[in-house]
Amino acid sequence: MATSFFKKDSTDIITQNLLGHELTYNSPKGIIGGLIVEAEAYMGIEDTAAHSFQGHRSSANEALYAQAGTIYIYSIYGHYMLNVATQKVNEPQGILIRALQPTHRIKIMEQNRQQKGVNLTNGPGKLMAALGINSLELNLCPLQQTPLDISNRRVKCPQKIIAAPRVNVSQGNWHDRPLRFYVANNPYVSGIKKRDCDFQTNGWQ
DNA sequence: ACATGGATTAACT
DNA sequence: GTTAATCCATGTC
Repeated sequence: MATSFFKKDSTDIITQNLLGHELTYNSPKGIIGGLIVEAEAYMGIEDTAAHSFQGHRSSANEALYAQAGTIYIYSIYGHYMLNVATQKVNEPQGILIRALQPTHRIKIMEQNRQQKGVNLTNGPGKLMAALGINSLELNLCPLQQTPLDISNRRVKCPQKIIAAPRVNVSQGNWHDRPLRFYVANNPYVSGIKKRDCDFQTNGWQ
């Protein structure tokens, strides 16, 4: 993806615009990936939920301070989380990619994760496991220099985008800001109820 | 964050 | 009444 996709807009707008783009990973087993159906914006030093809150900076979150399009991966409880920096150098904002609707070589992802159906990629740790990424190797790398890529344009357009508070952000002034965005009625959105899913359209136009 | 198992509630024939 | 969906508590790096 071209870095021009980022920077021109605020990170929350970029996050909404990212829904429907296709994330691909040129893995040793083949090209795998899917449509981005859920993501969260982290708005930088003002954002009480951001790793860069109040300018916090360490070797672990250095990627947030890098150029737009830089990959930021961190691990928690043995799971890996995929983020992308969205602004200019020293403007530490980013997007957490939370869920994919698989489109490429689904069987490979099923093997990587030992799961099937919506469970394959309906969470930030699950999608990384499905892709077979289980290290920090790509942290700090610009997207375009890695086997990971995001399509320049939307492959599909959401019928409707829902904005909601971020997952597991319960404290701080920003705890209830609507910075989690997802494709309404898409079955691969984390925590979505079956009764709210549209299995005909998956929420796309 | 995720997987699992058990309890509770909803849906269906 | 049976089956499915949802909710809740626990253990895990």
